[in-house]
Amino acid sequence: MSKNLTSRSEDYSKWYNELVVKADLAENSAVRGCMVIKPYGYAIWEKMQAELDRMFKETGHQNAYFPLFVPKSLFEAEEKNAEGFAKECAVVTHYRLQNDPDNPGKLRVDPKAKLEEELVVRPTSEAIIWNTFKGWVQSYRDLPLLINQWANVVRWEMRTRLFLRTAEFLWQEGHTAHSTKEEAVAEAKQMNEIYASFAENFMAIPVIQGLKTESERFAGAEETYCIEALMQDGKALQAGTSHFLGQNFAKAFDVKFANSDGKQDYVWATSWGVSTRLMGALIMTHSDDKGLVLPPNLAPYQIVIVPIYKNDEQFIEISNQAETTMQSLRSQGITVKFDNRTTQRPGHKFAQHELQGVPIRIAIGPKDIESGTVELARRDTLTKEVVALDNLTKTVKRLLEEIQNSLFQKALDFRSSHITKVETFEEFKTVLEVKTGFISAHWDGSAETEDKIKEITKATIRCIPLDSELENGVCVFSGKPSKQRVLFAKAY
RNA sequence: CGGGGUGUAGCGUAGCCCGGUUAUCGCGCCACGUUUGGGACGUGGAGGCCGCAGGUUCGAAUCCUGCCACCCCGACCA
Repeated sequence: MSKNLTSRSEDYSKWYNELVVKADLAENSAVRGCMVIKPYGYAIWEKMQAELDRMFKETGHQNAYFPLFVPKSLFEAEEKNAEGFAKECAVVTHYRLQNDPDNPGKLRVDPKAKLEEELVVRPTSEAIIWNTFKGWVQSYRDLPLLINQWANVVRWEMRTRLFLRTAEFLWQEGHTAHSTKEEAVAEAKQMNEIYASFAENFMAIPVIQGLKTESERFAGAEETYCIEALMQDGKALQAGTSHFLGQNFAKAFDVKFANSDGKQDYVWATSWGVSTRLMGALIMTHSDDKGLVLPPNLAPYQIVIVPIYKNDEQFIEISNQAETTMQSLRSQGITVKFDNRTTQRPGHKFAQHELQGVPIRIAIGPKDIESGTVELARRDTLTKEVVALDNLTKTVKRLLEEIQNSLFQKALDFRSSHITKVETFEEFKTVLEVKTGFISAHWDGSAETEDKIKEITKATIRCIPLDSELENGVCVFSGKPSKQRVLFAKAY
């Protein structure tokens, strides 16, 4: 039996399988559609967490934590939200096991331990958080309330896929309450911009900021902002979302405040989140056939030093050199690992670090000790050069920046060449099949047209780009008038 | 839930149609030796309720029945 991390597209499955399994990031666990994040993969997630957390706090947000379980009565309070998630909820119905009289040594659910009210395992936390917010808000002086939580959520999807759609995933979810609509909308936009900046500057993944159409919108939201990225196989990936929730949740959970005129009003809300799906985006944006390629900002260690030696004496000498080099690099804020395992040969280490995407490898051997040099190898370009020890730190620092920029530029070039303007539906279908990527086309604004295009081509409207210019045209499908182009693509 | 497929060592597999010694091979693992500037080589070794239960048979990985799990295609989807 194969435990492959397969997909609908064979080409992709091969590529993904290689990367994820061999890259030592994760493997399928015995639990349906869940993933084990191995230490190396988790270290990447921690880097992402740290940077996002910093950005959230700089914009006035605070972390808190809310329960995993949501009583069904709370869950169903906001109808649209409940309806949107109802089909993918794990539900706790009992609280005790007992010895199974028919099956010695086995346990069964104690039928007497049925819960009065079922508990929904959170697929998202709006319900429990808004129920709590009710007690936190009385006056406009209590606003805005800017809360973020780092948590796991469960969505019982029919089909799961490692990183992109696991049954349980880690994420952060921000939930905010504001006294005015304008402020809430501004918050939703701001968080989307933070996501875009994080994706581009930190992860080196170019993204398009846009608005979702009504049918792609979050259940319970008035407006959904998103960042959309393009993967190397030409499919789009929603990498993050930020929702303006209007007063829907405030009304559902009765969260009112007294404004400065002493009048009661419902608060305005936002919610926003990014998840371990971003790690999927990272893999699918930068990796190559040799494994992961990590941008220096995200690498658990930016440099690995590999010693090359023939005997103990050489090993000691090279280790001393490596320690010195490591200290001087570390003093400049560069993260370094000295791979001094004596159980693996150099070639094996080279291959393994390439698989793990370490941005720069430094090899030190007897020849280098003699000439006062080291060998520098870049993961992204797979090029090598011999560098003098004297200005190593400076060279490495510059190189790390260069790698970070060059990864972004490469991904940006790929995306730019994969946004195609089309005017006819024939063109639309051809581009989708032959070239793939985003298609920029006019759309009449109706859900009906959107549905039909999806049915025929499997492409969906990824977003209405925020920066798109108004331009008169006719819908690529219906021929009805349209005022601006939207982006279509096949998506994960 | 509908359609198709697969379960043999940590992983990947041969054997199954046509039942018959001690279940095949590769990777990985362990020991020793030689090696070490791109995933080393040699020799030796460990590791299996052949998915589970029942049946047919002198004899079942192989045939039959039931069950379970997983994978792929569809509805769903951050």
